[in-house]
Amino acid sequence: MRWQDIDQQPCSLARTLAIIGDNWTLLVLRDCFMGVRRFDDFQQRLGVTRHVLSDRLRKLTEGGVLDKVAYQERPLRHEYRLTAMGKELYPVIVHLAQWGDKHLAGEHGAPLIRYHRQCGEPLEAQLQCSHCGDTVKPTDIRVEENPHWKGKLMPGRTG
Amino acid sequence: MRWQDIDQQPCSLARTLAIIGDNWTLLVLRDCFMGVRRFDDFQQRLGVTRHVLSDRLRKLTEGGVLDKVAYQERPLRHEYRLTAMGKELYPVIVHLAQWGDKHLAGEHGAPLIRYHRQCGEPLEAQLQCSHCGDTVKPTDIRVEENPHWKGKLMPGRTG
DNA sequence: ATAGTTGGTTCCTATTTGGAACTTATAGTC
DNA sequence: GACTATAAGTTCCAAATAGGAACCAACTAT
Repeated sequence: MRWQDIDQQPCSLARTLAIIGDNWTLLVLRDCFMGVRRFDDFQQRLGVTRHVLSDRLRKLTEGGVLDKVAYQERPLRHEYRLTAMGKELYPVIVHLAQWGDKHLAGEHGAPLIRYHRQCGEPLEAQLQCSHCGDTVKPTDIRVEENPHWKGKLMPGRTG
Repeated sequence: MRWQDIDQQPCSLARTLAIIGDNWTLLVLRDCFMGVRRFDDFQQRLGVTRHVLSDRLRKLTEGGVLDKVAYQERPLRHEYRLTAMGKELYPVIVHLAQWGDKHLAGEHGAPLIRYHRQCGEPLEAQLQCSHCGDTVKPTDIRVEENPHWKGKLMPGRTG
């Protein structure tokens, strides 16, 4: 199977990765969440080649994560802004960065520190169930198949 | 800059993606969290070519996400298990899948449904601050640079 | 003796990436 | 009027990576 066909799979993770799972794409999103909006700014900050950047921005736009809007005419110029759907990816970015902070930081510590405004402490994010408000650990989650794909998604043993 | 050199950047997200940000790697992790441990099982479930799978499992192992352990001798056979460090990536998987469930599900709905055992409801995960226990929204987070990289990490405008 | 299992490696072709130069449309400066 | 700069790409080519299939090693089972 080709990587570009993974959006055909009955898997929400695979479909998500079809939009944001390519090399460089999550770094593009990182910069989006830091306020970067313009092509050349992305290119200089990331060091990615221009035509790869062009491709990734196009995929993100087609996937509904970014919105390409004109910020001037004569000459026509566009910038890329996170959509509401795109902003919902923030928890993914936070958890990825937090994992790196914890396990991969060098001698100088984490490059960026995120603080929770309300309590003032450095943020240590964890999962919370929006129904009951409890903290969720991996073992607290029970996975069930949608009957439509019965038996095709999960191996015999789960864990 | 080459993709394989992004772990050189002073960015926790970039360093994390150097380990798990390649095409296919997050799908390998998805299967790890579903209990898959063996080479041929990964290969059949993912449809990825064997030498790409071999490469990704090696990178995950070198990165400390998976542990390659012998489960029999004569003939010697290995399997891949999540390390404690690897298990901490679960929130990333949950949020990615949840985003796909919400925005990319087809007519039959989400393929897998995750339930929170404690309350019995389908899980809707959100960010929680482990210090104060409050729910965290993107705008609740204030980002500061580590002084060591002052001025090199963030653009003038943040948001 | 033959076939099957498991965890890969090798080979070749096709696609994607990295790097640099080029393009289009316009504004500003000499 | 001729240059230079800016922004957002596109084009070109060489190098690296992916896809697909076959092959291999070290056993076990029939």
